[in-house]
Amino acid sequence: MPDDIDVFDRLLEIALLIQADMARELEPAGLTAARTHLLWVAHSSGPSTQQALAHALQVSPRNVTGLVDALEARGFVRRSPHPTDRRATLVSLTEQGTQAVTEMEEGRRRIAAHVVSDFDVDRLQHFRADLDAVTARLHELMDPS
Amino acid sequence: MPDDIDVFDRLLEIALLIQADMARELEPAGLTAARTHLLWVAHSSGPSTQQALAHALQVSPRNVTGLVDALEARGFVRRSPHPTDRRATLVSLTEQGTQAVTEMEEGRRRIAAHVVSDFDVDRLQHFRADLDAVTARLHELMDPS
DNA sequence: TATTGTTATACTCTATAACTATA
DNA sequence: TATAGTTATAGAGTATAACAATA
Repeated sequence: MPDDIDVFDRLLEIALLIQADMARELEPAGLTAARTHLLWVAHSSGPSTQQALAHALQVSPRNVTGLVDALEARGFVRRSPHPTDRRATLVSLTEQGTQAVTEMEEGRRRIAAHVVSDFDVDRLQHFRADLDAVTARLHELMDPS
Repeated sequence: MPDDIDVFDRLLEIALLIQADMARELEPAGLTAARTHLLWVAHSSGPSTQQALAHALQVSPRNVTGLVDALEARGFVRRSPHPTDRRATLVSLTEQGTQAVTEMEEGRRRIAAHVVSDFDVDRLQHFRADLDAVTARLHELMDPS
C-alpha cells in the first residue's frame, strides 16, 4: 500500500496545474494572480475602501495601493471619493472589470465541468465530501485554535 | 445539485492552504517556495548544471543564477566546476541542504497522514483515483496535444 | 557558430517605516 | 490621538538582451 504522502503529491500537482492554467489565461490582459484576486474580492464585496481590501486579502495597505494603481491604469477598477470619509477612497469595478470577472467565472466553470466530466453523481458527491474533509484538516493544521 | 464549480473552489482553497502551510515552515530558514523547488529538484536529480535546473524548473537560466546565489549564500547548495565542460558549473546539495530536504519530506508526510487520517482504506483508494482523474484532465487542458 | 553562466535592466509582489490629510 | 492612503526604501521572483568564456 502506498504511503499517504502520494495524496499530498497529487494535491500539490493539482494546485500547480490550476495556478498555471489561471495565469496562462489572465496574463495577456495585464492581469496577474494578485491583481485578479483583488478584482475578485472587490467584485464580491462591492465598492470597498483600500483598507477593507487589504484586510480581505491579508496584505499590507501599501500593497493594495500598488495593485489598485495597476488595475486602474488598465481600466479594470475606478477610484472614487468616499462619500462621508474624506481620507478614504472607494474602489469599484468598471464595466471592463466586471466583464473580466464574468469571463473568469465562465472559464472556471468550464474547467470545473471538464475535470469531473466523467464522474457520475455518486462519485462526484463522494469526491466533494473528501475534498471538504481534507480542507477541514488543513485548516486545523494552519490554525490550531 | 450544486454546480461543478464548487469542486474547483475546493481544489483552489486546498491549493492555497498547502502553499501557505509550506511557506510558513520554510521562510524562517531563508527558504522560499522558489528556492525550495530548486533544492528539491537538485536533490532528486543529483548534481546538475544550472542549465539542467532551468529546464527542469521551466524557468530562465538567469533566474537559476539568482536562486543558486541565495541558496549558496545560506549554505544549502554548493557550486563546483563541471569535470569536462569548463563553461558549466555543477550545483549539489550540502549536508545542510540534504538535511533540509529530509525535514521537508517528513513534514509533508506528517501533513499527508493528517489530512486523510480518518479515511478508511477503501475511501482513500477512491480518493486517490479521483485525484488522478482530475490531474489527468487538467493536464489535457494545459497541454492539448 | 552554439552553449553556459553572468551582468544589465525592468516589472511585479511583498513588507515596514515615515508622512499627509483627515477623523 | 488614530486612521486612510501615499511616498520611500528594500528584498524576492521573474523575464529578455547583451556579453564573456568555452565548446
